[in-house]
Amino acid sequence: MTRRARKSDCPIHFALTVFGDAWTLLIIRDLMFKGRSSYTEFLRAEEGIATNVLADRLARLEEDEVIERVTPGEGREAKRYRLTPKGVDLLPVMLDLIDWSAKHDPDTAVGESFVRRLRRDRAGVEQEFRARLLAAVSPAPEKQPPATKGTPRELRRKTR
Amino acid sequence: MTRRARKSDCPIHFALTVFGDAWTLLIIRDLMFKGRSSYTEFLRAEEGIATNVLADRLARLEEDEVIERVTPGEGREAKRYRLTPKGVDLLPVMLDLIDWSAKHDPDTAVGESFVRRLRRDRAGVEQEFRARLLAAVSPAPEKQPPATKGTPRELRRKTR
DNA sequence: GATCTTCACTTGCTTTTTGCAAGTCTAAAT
DNA sequence: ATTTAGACTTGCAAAAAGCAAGTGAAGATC
Repeated sequence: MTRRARKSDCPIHFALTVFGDAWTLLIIRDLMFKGRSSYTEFLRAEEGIATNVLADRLARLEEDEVIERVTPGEGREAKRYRLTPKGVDLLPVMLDLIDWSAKHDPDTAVGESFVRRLRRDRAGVEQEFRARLLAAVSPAPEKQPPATKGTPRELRRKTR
Repeated sequence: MTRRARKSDCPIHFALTVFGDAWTLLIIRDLMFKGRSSYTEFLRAEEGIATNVLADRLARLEEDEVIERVTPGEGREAKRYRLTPKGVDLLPVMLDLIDWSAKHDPDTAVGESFVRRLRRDRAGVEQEFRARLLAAVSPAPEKQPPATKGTPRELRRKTR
């Protein structure tokens, strides 16, 4: 359907115009759980996305404001992407997908203990990830955001 | 990536091999929320899936045991599909997608009140849908107009 | 009982999107 | 000055999607 065309006002359909393909959610996964955040790191993922497709998906995700480019410090390092709050809001979806696959795919590699914790204390797991992810989002460089409470300092790391 | 190829043991990737495309989740949506369950009903959905793609997705979903064909009663009616328990287990994902789109897409048509209830009493909403969907999983279908049954009108109403 | 519909697909062909290899461009390291 | 690394782009073949038309079987209609 020229995949990105909006054809109805259905929320499911809207979501699919943003990430209804085989690759987009893998990039989000990498950003969310795998600590990958640069072009070459995404390329290194096991599934082997093609370079042109990766460039295309990154551009779309940025356009859709699910991810954003981190303006690199003056020291020469790789360009990095990060999730926006809109991107972080996909966390529940991702956790549900993990839960679903853990239940229905015998070959899925998710630790027993993680799945158990996810099912027992979903809100807690979600909150933990969310805190970590949001800590990395747009730390407005001039002002100090007051939300420091309960956030371990290790969250400061923006690279790897 | 020849979309269905399994390239890693990642749960997100597994989920994408099942429904990582622009159409599959729309079929699941139709079954889950719209009361559509036959080939022509799926075709009538606003997004306008192509006939060959629909046939292909139905076959895959059946193969993946997300949906199943309802053996038709002796009376001549249209063939119907229904969600398997594995398919019903996608309900949390779907609700999260609705929530996400309601939050981030101004044009998404989900009723205010439904979204509010979804956020306030997620477990209740989920349980309600799950019960309805699972009730439809086993029993032989009576002759019944399927489109009328059990779609909360909130899902149809537009917000804004 | 021959024709008309409806339903659920298939087939064939065009267009779009992927997949893959190679190349470009920039900046820093050697 | 030459390599190297990162982030892409380009070109082309292959796969998938889109579209129109056709098929076959069952039931309804004339």
